[in-house]
Amino acid sequence: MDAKPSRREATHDRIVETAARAIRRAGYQGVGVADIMKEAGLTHGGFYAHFASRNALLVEALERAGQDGLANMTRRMAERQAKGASEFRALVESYLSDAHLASAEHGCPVAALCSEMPRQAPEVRDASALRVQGMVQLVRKTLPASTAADTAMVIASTMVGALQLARALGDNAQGKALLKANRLTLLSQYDQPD
Amino acid sequence: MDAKPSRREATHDRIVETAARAIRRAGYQGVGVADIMKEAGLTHGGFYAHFASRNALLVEALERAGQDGLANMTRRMAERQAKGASEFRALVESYLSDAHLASAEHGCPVAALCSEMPRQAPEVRDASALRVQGMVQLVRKTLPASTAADTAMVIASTMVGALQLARALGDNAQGKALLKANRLTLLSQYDQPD
DNA sequence: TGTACATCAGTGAACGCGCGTTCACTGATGTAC
DNA sequence: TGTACATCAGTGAACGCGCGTTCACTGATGTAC
Repeated sequence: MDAKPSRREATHDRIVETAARAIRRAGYQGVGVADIMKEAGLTHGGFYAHFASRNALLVEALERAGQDGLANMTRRMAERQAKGASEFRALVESYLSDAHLASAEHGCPVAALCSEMPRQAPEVRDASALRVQGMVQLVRKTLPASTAADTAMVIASTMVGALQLARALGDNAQGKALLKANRLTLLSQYDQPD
Repeated sequence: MDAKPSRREATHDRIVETAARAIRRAGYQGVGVADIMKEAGLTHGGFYAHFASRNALLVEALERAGQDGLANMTRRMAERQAKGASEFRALVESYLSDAHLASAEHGCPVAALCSEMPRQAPEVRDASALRVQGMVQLVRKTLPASTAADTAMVIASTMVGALQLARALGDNAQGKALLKANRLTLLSQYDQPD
């Protein structure tokens, strides 16, 4: 978009990108201003020249995490669609993949942060609710236009729940088995072979 | 069980009960030693006469939260079964109820804590994984014995995901609509009218 | 039943530490002439 | 093209505060005689 980002804009961008990874790795509450600034190669004193508050950063970081997670998901889906998978199959296999289980830091922020969302300050809550809606819409886009609106909500719930439960069980045989069960069941229920 | 709990045992129990509510309300990370002790009517200095560490309390609190959540769920299910609902229908309608949406503090600890679980110390992670398994088994018990093992995992994923997404959307029309969509879909797919 | 004493649950001050936030300052960038 | 100066991004010390944990002490409980 913007041709030449100023030094200030480039720094701001780097902080947000760092925070977008950090919140998915450590949670909203696991991330501090000083941590983020240090990881971005800066001292913490300069933070408030870029953001009004820690919560303002969380809002920007969540939006960025949503963009990043969606971009990674789209890329993995494209690989599967190139091999002949339907868009829906590509989504389910990508979202419920062992790779996504292992790499929360680059994955879906809803799965990484869901149970913390209701406890945030209003501005962060609102941004979080938008991410949830985005997730439902992402699912909806992969379903036939005739599908009931409820179906996308149920599939989104299942995918987010499955990824979280699998991560809680661990990146091991148990977690992978739960993931696989969800993958196979969703595909057998909703993927029309055409 | 125990006829006469000592004063010490009664206090220990009160702290654990307080913490079991607090972790579901505020999350693992939203709860401090001093908070809990104060809420239990004590000063924080006495904490380490009861627990080796904050994490040791979290482990006990999670187990207690599991017992409490299950007891509340069982009570609500019994009311519905008394009106003729199947055990599975009673579970789905109770777990995905507007009441459960609004009262995380007395509800399922898995839904309240799921995305924080992978980030805890090993002892807390292990206790958390046990709660997830308990959730799957709770679902499994309500299904016909012939049902595939995978099915309980998928239904558990859907229920936990749905409750969390609904809470992230808010205790409002949006959250309730998502909850209802999941309730109706799960019942139409898995509740055999017998 | 009543006193003397040991036990022990709970108190409250203190520890080192890291948090979010503020601010006077530095030193590099970029414009004016 | 070269110097003088204004702008401004980033530094680092400091603020008040709350965290998890420790510990010397208090005062109530309960046992011994």
